[in-house]
Amino acid sequence: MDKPTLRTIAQATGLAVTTVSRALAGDPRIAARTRAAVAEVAQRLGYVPDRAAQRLRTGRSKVVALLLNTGHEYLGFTHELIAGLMSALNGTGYSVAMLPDLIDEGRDAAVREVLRNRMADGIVFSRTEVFDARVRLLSEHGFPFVSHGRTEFAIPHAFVDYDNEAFARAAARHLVGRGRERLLMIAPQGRFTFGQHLRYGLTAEGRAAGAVVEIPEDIHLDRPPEEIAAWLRRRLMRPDRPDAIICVGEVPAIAASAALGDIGLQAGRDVDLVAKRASPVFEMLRANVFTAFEDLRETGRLIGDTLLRRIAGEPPETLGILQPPVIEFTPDREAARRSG
Amino acid sequence: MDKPTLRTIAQATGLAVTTVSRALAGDPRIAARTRAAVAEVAQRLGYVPDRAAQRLRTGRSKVVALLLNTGHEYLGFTHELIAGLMSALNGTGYSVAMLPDLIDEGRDAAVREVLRNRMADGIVFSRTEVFDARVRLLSEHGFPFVSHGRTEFAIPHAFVDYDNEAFARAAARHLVGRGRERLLMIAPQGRFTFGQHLRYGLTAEGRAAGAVVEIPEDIHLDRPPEEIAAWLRRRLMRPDRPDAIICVGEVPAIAASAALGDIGLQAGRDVDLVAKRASPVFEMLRANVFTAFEDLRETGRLIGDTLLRRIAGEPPETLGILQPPVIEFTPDREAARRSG
DNA sequence: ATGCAAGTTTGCATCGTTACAACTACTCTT
DNA sequence: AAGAGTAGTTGTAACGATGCAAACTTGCAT
Repeated sequence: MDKPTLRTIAQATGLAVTTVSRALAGDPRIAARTRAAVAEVAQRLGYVPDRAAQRLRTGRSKVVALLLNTGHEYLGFTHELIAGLMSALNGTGYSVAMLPDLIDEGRDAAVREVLRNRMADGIVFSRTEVFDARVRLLSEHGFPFVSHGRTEFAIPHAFVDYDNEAFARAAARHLVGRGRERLLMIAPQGRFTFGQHLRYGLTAEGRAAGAVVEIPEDIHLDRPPEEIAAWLRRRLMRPDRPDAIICVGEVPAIAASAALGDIGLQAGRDVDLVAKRASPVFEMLRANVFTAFEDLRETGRLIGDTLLRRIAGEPPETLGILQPPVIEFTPDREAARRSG
Repeated sequence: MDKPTLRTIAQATGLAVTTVSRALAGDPRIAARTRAAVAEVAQRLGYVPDRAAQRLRTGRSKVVALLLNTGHEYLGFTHELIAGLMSALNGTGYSVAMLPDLIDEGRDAAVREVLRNRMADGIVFSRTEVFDARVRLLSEHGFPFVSHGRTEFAIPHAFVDYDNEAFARAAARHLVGRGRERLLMIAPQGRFTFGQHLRYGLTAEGRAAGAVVEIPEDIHLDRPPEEIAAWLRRRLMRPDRPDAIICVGEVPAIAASAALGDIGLQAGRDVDLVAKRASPVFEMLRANVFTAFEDLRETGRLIGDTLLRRIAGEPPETLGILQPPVIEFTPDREAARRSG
């Protein structure tokens, strides 16, 4: 009733351990008849190769490491990404291990650990920075990884990214088209590349259309929603108040919506709200927000596929995916009711 | 520039590999001076033990498997639980690996896989069922695990659970105390133990206080929020409509709030809303909902601690934790404003 | 028969670690 | 002074898989 090993099968079939190993690997040097016989016995005994032994011998762990933000995260961003990643890895024998991404201190610690003890064959991480230390380190070592988000390094590397610049441009066009002139964005921190893309896109497109664009440095997506709401209340009471708010994230959008209500302004009338959404929560809210959907499960899948190809040896030059944004801003229930 | 191994250190110190191994493990049979010397050299060379080799030799993987629901999940439930789990494991050398929890087909598949190839030393899972196949299987094998949620098996096993019955009772008392008489709960599916506890708690306490309690079987937390809202709209238009809705989850609470608004009813006046909350999102909503906070990060931490003790050999009998609920129902911003 | 290649199969070493039994050097006992 | 005891260290053999070189088969031409 012990776990069967190659030796068990070797004894059962009268073959050598090496032969069994090769047979199971489908090595063409082993006669087809032998391979079939071995496969049959292995199947019957319920043989499963020992991962630890394979890993020790080959140096490959069949594990993919995912760096996980340890801070608070309010809507189901992570879950969707992980689910997508797992579905891409499903059936490949790879599993996902999680390591903490200590975002505010030595962000490359987890990466260094993986490089040191080879606990994974590849790495995935989000919230990529413009000159991300992890990207630099991993690229230098030629270690397979996929960043969720681009960098501005000259060296190409594998990435999967949502076209945030296009999203921001579309939002600007949408709002200016509705007659808005003072655009405010609650954006990611500027250290993150996608924060830069969003800033650039909104600023360029907005100004070209003659609008004023405002993007606070200090009030960003990682601030607690209460603080965002409080800041917005103050900001909206000044005479030069924005007439449109773009929120890159669902919770800040809810905060913005609350702030508007608090000071007696109406979304859709006094101020337009635009948000990126990853869950169907907005469909339940009567917040009068225009949203564009970002499919993070699909992103996770693409990341998984890309990483597998990178691990298989494809060069990083050819492994960059820029997901086009859905440029249609769907009004939520309230907006739909109001305008139709 | 090769990775240092025990052999490297042995050569550097002139000791035998075995001695070095023992020294690093802090074995008292090795002289304190030798231990210090070895530690110093290991440190200097940047030695890190090879996990695969340790695992092959000892049979322990230093990995904890987490079964992750692959379905949709709308608010940050998973992220908080994982973050808590990781913080408990932090510094112990254990890492977390994720396996898919295929909730609607062969739920024990992932467990069987772990039992077969010993890819983890312990398992964690949520959404525990009354007679959970995974609990049965793992208990039979004496394999360390912690279930998030209890079962009704006679065999004791390690678990961490939130006292949902107490939550439901408190909610019933709170609502009846406010004069409500017809309580409706949007609950988890009855197959899950916590669904049973919630049903029982609300029914017992509500009926004892003379209220009518209604808990639909078919409209539960895993239904898409739109469907919950649609069902509630229909239900609320019937003459025997509930005057209080208890939502065990944030998204259903938002759906309920939307449904009320759709048909012109006001939360807090016509119908009271109560919800369990795990994120601060409600503080931003003007939904007039009374909430009780469930700290899932803490739950994750407790699960991690418990699992480590179970792996260390503590018997399951002594490893059950029932988290007391926060029985204070905080009104959200709107409710607070309204009531003074 | 002999040689030789192609087609199969085998033994050995190895990955890095730890368990086990054995060995050395030294002190203590009687 | 011989034997027992102890503290400290060592060598060898695993764990289960795989890479490599060598060794068997065959068949077939010489």
